[in-house]
Amino acid sequence: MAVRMKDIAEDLGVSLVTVSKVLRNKSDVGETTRKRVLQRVRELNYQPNMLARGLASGKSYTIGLIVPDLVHTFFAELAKGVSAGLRKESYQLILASAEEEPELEHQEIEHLLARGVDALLIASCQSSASGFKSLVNSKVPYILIDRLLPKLNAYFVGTDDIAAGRLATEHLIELGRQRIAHIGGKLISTSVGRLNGYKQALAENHIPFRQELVVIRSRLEEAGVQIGSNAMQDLLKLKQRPDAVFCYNDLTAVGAIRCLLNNKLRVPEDVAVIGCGNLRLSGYLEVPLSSIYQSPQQQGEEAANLALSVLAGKHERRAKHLLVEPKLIARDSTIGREGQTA
Amino acid sequence: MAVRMKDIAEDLGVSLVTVSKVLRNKSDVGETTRKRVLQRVRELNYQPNMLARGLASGKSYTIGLIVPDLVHTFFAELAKGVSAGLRKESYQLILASAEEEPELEHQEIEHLLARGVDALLIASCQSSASGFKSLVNSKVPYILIDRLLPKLNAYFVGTDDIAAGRLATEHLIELGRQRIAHIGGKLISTSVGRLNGYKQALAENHIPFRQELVVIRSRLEEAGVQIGSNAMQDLLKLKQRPDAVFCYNDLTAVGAIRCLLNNKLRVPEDVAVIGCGNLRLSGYLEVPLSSIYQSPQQQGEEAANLALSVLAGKHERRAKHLLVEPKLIARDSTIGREGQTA
DNA sequence: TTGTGGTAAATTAACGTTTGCATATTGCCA
DNA sequence: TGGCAATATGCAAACGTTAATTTACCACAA
Repeated sequence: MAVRMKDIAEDLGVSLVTVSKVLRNKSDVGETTRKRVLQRVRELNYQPNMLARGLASGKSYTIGLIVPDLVHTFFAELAKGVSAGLRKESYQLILASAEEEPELEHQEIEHLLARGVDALLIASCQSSASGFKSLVNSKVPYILIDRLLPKLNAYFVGTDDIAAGRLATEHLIELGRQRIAHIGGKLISTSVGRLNGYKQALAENHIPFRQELVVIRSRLEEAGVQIGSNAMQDLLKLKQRPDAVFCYNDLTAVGAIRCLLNNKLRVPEDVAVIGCGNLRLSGYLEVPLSSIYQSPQQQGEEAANLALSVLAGKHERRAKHLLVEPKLIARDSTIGREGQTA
Repeated sequence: MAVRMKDIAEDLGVSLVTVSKVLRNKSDVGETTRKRVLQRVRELNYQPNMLARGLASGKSYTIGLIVPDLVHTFFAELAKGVSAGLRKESYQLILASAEEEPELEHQEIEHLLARGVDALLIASCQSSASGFKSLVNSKVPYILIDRLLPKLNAYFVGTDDIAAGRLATEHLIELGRQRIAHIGGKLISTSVGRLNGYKQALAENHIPFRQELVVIRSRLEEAGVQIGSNAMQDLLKLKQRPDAVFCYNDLTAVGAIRCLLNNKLRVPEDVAVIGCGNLRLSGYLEVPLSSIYQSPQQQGEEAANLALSVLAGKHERRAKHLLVEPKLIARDSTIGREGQTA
């Protein structure tokens, strides 16, 4: 049906191999033949059959990406960045969503390997490295994204979560807050990092760390608003309530703010709130939300570039971990209406 | 490197073809051989090489999806739905983003065809059907999503945009509004549909259509907030200002509300505002936003199912157009604080 | 005995590329 | 004139599957 190298070869009276060589820019083809071939290729709008090419060459010009859930804009933007990064080198993206289920993630890894991806990018929802066994054996290079698995000596691209935690907490400290709470997540590296950043910032500013000001919850990605609200409610039960909260993500922060307002507390006058992730609408909320921006799209592009350079055999030159610096976005929920711009 | 059918065949002393037949559930294999093969397949965790399978069979068990931009949560959720729909039949998803550029979309179509996708789902950013030439010639089945191209007699899955426009407008009418404005988009079918729904609702309720109350802008997807705000500003210059606005999408509505509040107008008392798309945070905005929910994830699944059933040769049984019914989500921005429920 | 039919398996040829090696064809120098 | 690079081209085998055809075997009826 589609036009093949063979057709072009026959049209031109040359061998199929010659056509193949022209298309792959091999040097041992005469200038005139090369031009004739390219001419005909253009005329027929020939596109090489990637399945055949992949089978013969062992390279599929395909990269797999597994994300926990596309509904989180972070991962959607990440995927966009990856796609953009790959396009420059005419690689293509096979996308799989693990729906936050480790078992599904494991299956998708197998499927993508069977599909012959040249490299695999994974924002893993696993907490252990057990699901990675066949991946490690396969010798297919892989890069972890956003979430680090400590047991795995893998390439990694992600936010500097410790910096994110520090940035948020220092911001609150600079505003004069002293009883700073944290609503955080469980297990995964991003939660741990942000919590550690929070602790570091407190320590450096000689503010005692108080266990009771830290509330750890799970499922903050899916049901953040509801859980954030509940967690805030718990914090308000303390004898002495916090005067600021650093929330694991923006959804959690939205829930926290809603809870505070329901309790007739003012944000930020009574309690300042900062989130993380900087959702697209965070600036237009009931109380415009301060947040930490993680440049997800840039992360995606960096991951794609890293993968491509590993494939090109340049991996020694690149560091195994690539941390993207988070940025503070201050809005009403911490600095109040005066400081606002747009 | 990876284990092949040949290895299994040699291990067991049977022919490679027998193994192949077992794996594809062909009937002409003895019960005992079948069991031995399956046993060994499990032991070695064999995964068929999909490139080879695709080359030999002409089917790649792969579906392409092209979206205009993953940053719009609509398309991200759509992609999630497609992915879920395909997983059930162990098809995989090759995702491409056209970045709202028709030329890029055209290239991606070519690439995906070269990749041997069995079917193609496209939420097109083209306004004409010219970029579809090679797709149509290729005989690869394709399904348009969300945006219909009138010239193309194609399968289509999308929102019933006329219904969406009616739903929004009727809601405003029921609330007693009489001067209902519309901030709409250009060219693409969704804009046209929503505008027509708006007109229909007005007509059926004997409210005269006034050209000056309709403002058409482009780029509402990318820069919706800014443009929505400007458009609203224009509407406020009318001698008699509108008492309600139906906006093309939620971003536009956010911009419109911001503009109204800046002008010391109350929402919804002075002007009621409704959007379309129901973003995840729309309920937590400055003024919780009424919107039309389009079930993007369901649309994705429907599209995947349609594609699979076309591939299975059941296309005669299915209608070519599958419209998903939009749902009204009423919040403060139209019904005010009284009607609110979290 | 022969033929007929059915089941279970193997043989062979594709699919459209790439890859390593072999073969022509040139130009140049001795 | 022969020989030897260097350049240009072609041949044949691979890659791991599927698909079409063939063979082998056995049971059973005529």
